[in-house]
Amino acid sequence: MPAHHDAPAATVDIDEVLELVRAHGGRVTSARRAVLSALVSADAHLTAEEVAQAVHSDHPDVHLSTVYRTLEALEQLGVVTHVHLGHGKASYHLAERVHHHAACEVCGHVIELPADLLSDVVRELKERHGFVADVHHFAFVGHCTTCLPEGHIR
Amino acid sequence: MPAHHDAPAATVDIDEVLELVRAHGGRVTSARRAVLSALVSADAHLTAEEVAQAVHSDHPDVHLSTVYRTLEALEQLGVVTHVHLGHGKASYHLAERVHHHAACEVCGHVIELPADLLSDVVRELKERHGFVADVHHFAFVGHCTTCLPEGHIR
DNA sequence: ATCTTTGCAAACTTTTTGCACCAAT
DNA sequence: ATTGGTGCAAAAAGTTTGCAAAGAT
Repeated sequence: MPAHHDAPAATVDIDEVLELVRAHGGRVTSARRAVLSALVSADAHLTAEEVAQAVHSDHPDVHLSTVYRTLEALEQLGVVTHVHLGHGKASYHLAERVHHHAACEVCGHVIELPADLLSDVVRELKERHGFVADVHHFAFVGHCTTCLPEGHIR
Repeated sequence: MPAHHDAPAATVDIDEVLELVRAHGGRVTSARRAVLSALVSADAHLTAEEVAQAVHSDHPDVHLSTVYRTLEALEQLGVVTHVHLGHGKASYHLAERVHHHAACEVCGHVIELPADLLSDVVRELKERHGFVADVHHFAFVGHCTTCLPEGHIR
């Protein structure tokens, strides 16, 4: 497992994924291509709305609901995942870039953490309780260094 | 049902809390008393709606929005906390009973886990990133023994 | 020709809010 | 008499859905 931050520069080949879509009886549309390419070229996480915005620069007519549907389709194919960084909107990213997230409740800043951060806990949950946890689905929430909770001693 | 269950039998004195409410300039109403007693006598976690239902047996006119406002007030006083067991509604419980939760995405079953389960990770987040995490705010989601994800080998 | 996707509008779910009235101090 | 709480209805916020038209195969 990689240490901290070697973002495995997009090994996702868009056409390959679209072929996968086709293989599953889906159709390759410009909306899908655009959503996919928005995710591939994004360095960070994008909300559905942000994906829509990115898509709009080239394809102004792609509706937000189409983005949602496309993201869901790609998620079913295992290409995309979403995380909840807090209470609001979900964030989407390529599934190959799994990692943990720590999101500051105040400023919204997101720290990315190694994917295996909870492997001990995951093992314990499985062994002791038979529970198979998807530990990447929710971020750690809290306060980053600059937004320390009140009353907290630096 | 749960495995290790050292539920520290309700040490919360309702009148004491109500006194605290008053001390903070709040008023003691029957709605507040009822919400509080619903939480104290609940062995499990309750959604706002479930709290409302419990309250309704004695006070049918307490509105759901009042329940929300009361829960928020009690949360501010540090008496109550809420957790997100998954995508839907939040669950509320007494703050003195902090613990972790593992919630099955399929059947909804919730396992309670020791509060210190992530203390190592919390320490690491703080030391390495200055991030103060509130690790109890989101549950672990996944699949319990009887609802194993498809394709999973037992 | 067929079957999937899309745009749009409308529904949905959970929680919050504005406001006039009511109640606790 | 104050101030804060409550019921109600309506708004928010994020996501989903029904449907007829458009598009991919």
